[in-house]
Amino acid sequence: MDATYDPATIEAEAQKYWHDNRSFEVDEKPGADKFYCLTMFPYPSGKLHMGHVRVLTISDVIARFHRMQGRHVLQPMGWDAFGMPAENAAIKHDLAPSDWTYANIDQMRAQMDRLGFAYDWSRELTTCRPEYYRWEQWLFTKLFEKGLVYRQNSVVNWDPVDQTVLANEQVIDGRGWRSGALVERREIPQWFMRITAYADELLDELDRMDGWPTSVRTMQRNWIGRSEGIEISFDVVDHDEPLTVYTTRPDTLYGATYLAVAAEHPLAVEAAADRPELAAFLQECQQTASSEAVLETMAKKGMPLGIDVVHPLTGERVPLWVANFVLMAYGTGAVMAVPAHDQRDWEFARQYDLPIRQVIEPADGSAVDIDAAAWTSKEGRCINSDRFDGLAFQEAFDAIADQLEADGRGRRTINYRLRDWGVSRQRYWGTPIPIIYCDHCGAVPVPEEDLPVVLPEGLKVTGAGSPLVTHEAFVSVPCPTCGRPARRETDTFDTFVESSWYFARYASPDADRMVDEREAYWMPVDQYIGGVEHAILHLLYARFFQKLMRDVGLSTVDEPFARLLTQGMVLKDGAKMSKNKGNTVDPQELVDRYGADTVRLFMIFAAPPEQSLEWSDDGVAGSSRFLKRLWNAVHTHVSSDTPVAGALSDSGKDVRRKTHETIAKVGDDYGRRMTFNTAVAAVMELTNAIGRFDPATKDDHDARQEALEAAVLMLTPVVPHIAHGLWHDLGHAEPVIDAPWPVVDETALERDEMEIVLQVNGKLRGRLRVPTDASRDAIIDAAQADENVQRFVQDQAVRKTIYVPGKLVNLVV
RNA sequence: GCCCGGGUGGCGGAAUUGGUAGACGCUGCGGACUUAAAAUCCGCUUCGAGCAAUCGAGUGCGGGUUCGAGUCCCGCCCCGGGCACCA
Repeated sequence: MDATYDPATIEAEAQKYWHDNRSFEVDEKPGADKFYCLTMFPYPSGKLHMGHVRVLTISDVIARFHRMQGRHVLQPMGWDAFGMPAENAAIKHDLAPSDWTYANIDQMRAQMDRLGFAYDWSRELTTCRPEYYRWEQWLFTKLFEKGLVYRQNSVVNWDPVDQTVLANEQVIDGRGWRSGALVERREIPQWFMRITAYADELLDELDRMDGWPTSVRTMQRNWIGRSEGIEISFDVVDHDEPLTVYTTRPDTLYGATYLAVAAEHPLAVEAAADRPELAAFLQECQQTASSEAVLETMAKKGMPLGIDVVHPLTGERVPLWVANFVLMAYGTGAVMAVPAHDQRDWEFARQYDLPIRQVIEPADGSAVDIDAAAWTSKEGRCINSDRFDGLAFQEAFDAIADQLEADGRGRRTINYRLRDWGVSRQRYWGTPIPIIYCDHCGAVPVPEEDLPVVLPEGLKVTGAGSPLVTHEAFVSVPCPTCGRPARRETDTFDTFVESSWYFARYASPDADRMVDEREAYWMPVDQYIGGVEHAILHLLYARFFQKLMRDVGLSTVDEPFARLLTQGMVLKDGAKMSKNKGNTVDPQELVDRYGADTVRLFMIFAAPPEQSLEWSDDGVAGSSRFLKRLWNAVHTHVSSDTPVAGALSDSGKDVRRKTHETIAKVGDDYGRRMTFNTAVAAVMELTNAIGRFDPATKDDHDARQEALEAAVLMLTPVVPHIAHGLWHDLGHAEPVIDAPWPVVDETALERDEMEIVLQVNGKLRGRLRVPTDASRDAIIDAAQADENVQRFVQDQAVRKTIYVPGKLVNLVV
C-alpha cells in the first residue's frame, strides 16, 4: 500500500474494475429483494453543474447503501432531451437542436462516469429518440379513443412582434424577452389530457403515501383543491341565458352586491360593442401575461357593464362588472362578489364604491368592523339573510342549497382547482403530437402502424414560430381515414409528457411495447430523488401517467414512487448557483484537483439532503484532508507490527464501543433518517478515536482492524473509490461493493458508568458519574449531595423531584 | 396575492420522542516540527463577567404552555421554492 493518498490513481483503478466487471448491470433475479433507486433524469444543458452533482451523489449513496444491505439494486440513468434551451442554443450558435443535445449528453455522461456513479448504462434512455417517444404517441392515440384527450381553446402569451407564443419564462415585466413587445393574451386551440378525471384518486391516495414528505403531499392536496360548493344561476336582465357562478360560501349569498366576468366573456364583449371606453378596457385586459402569479399581484381593475343580474333569493337587481382578475379559462368565467366576507371583493368594492353588506356575524357575539376589512371566518351565523338569520355555516349552506335546488336555480357541486393538462406546445424541439387534420374527417389520430411520427431533425430555428409549420414534407400527408390530402398537427408535446413515464420504460428499455412484463418486476420505484421544485407539476403528471398506463392494461401499479426524497439547492453566497448570477463553481475543476471522492464527500457532509447547501471552497479542502487522514490511519495500521498476544485494554474496549455505537447510528442515519451528513460526522468521530488509539496487545490490534474495516464499509456509499482501495489494503480479496454491511455487537456497547445531568429549577448545576445499575434513590441522594446543587437549593424545600432514567435529575424548589 | 418550506456561534451545520444548545467540519488564534515556508500534528475558539471554581445571557421578533422549550401553541418579521409554457 502506498504511503500517500493519490485519488487519480485509485479512482481510475476502481472505475476500471466496475466497468470491466459490469458491476452495476442488473437483470430480473427471481426472489431477490429488488430495490429500484431513481434520480430525476437531467435535462442535457451542457456540462454538469453542482446541483446535478448533489442530487446524483445523494441517489448514488442510497443505491450503494442498499446494495450493501443485500438488496438487488437497479439505478438507471437517461436524458430528458427535448425542450426549449436546445432551441435557444440553436438560435444563438446557428446549429441544430439535436447536435447540441447529443453533444451535451456525451459530455455529461463522461462526467458522471468520472464521478463514479453506479449506473446500469445498458438501460440508458434519451427522450428525443423516436424509439422512446413513439410510445407516448401511441398512448396518446389510445387516450384519444377513450375520450381522455380533447382539443379546446386556451390562453397563451402572444408576442405580436415575433409572431410567436412565449413561455412564461420568456415574458419579463409583461414584455417579450427578445422583441421587448407588450405581451398579449391570445386564445388558440390546444390539446388537453383529462387529468381531472383522476382528481379524486390522485387526492385520496396522498393520504396513504407515507413514503413522501408531508409538505409535498400537502402541496399536491392544495393544488388539486377539492371543494364542496354550489353552482348558482343568476338571471340576466333582458337576456335568455342565465349567468352561472360557483361558490363555496352560499351562506354569504345575501351579501352578494355585484358579479364580475372575465374580459373575454360573451356578456362583456356584447356590452362593449357600442361603448368604446369599455372596448378599450377589454383590450387592456388582454395586454397581460397569463401566469397566475402575475394576475394575483397586479392592480385589480374593473368596469360596470351596464347589465344587471337578478339575485336568486331576493329578486333584487345586482350590477354586473368586468374585472381583470377573472379568467375565462377557470370555471365559468364569472364570479359572485361578497365584499363583506371576502378580502379581494372587499378591496374591489372599496375602490369602486360598491355596497358592502354584512350578512355574517361572529358566533360568540363579538363585534367586527366591516369598514376595516372583510370578515372571512366561517365561525359565524347569518344576519340580514331573511329567514336564514341565525344559522351557522353548515346549516346555512344546506338550507340555502336546498332552497336554490328546489327553485331550479342552484346545484350542489364538487369543484377542483386542478385543471386539465394542456400538452400542446407551439415549438419544434419536442415530440410531434400524432394527429392529422382532414377537412372531411376532422382530427384523426395517426394509426398505430404509422407510428412513430418522426420529428425531422436538423431544421433551422429562428425564434419566430416553429420551423415544422413551413416544412411541407412533414405537414402534408394523406388523411389516414379517407386518403384525401390532409395536414399534420405541428404542435409538439409539453416535455413533461416524456418525463411522466420514463421511470417505467427503464424496466424494459428495449421492449417493442410501451413497457413489457419486466415492468412488473421493477415497479414501483422504491426511492425517487429530485428537486423540490418538482413537488407539484412533474410528480403529479407522473402519478397521472402511471394510472393511465394501468388503465390501458400495461401495469398493475397505482403509484409510481413509493418513497420520495426532495433535495435542496446548491447555493453560493446565499443565492442559487446560476450562470445569470455568475456564482457557479465547475465540478470538473474540483474533480481534477481533489478527485471524485472529495467532491462527493463534501456534497454529502455539508448539509442534510433536504436542505439547501452553502458552497464552501474551504469545506472541500477539509473533506480532502479527512480522506488523507483515513488513508494514513489504514496505512499506519497495516504497516505496523502485530503486538504480542494479550487481552483488550480499557482504551481498546472504548474503541470497540465507539465502533459499534457508530455502526448503530450510521445504519439508522442512512436507512431510516436519510441524514447522510450526520452519518459521515459519526464516522469522522470514529476515525479520530482510531487515530488517538495506540494498540498495546494483539486484541487491541484486532480492535483497530475491526474499527478501520467498519469505517471503510460505512463510508463506501459516499466515497466508493478510496473504499475500494482501502478494503483491499485491509486484507480483503472480494470488492467492497459486495461486502456485507457491518453488524452491531451488543456486548461491545455495554458500559459500567453513566453520566447524569443535575438541574435545579430546570437549570444545569452539575453532572454526576454513577454506576449503570445505580438505583433511582441512590442517584437522587447523590444529586442532592452535590456541592453546586446545594448552593442553589440551600434551605429551600424541594417541592418536586424529576428523574429521567439515565439522563437527568431536576430538583424543583 | 395564494400554497409549501426555512431562520441556531465568525461560517456550514448537530441536538432523532419536550430533557446537557453548539457534535462533526471550516475559519481564526496560539504552539510543535522546519534555516524558512507549505504540509502535518497538538491546544483554544457562542457572547459577557471572573485568576479560577463558576455565574449571567443566548436558537429571527413578541407573547404563552411546562419542573424543563431550538423542539409544542398564538401573533408577527425576513429568506427560499412553486403557481399550470423553465426543467
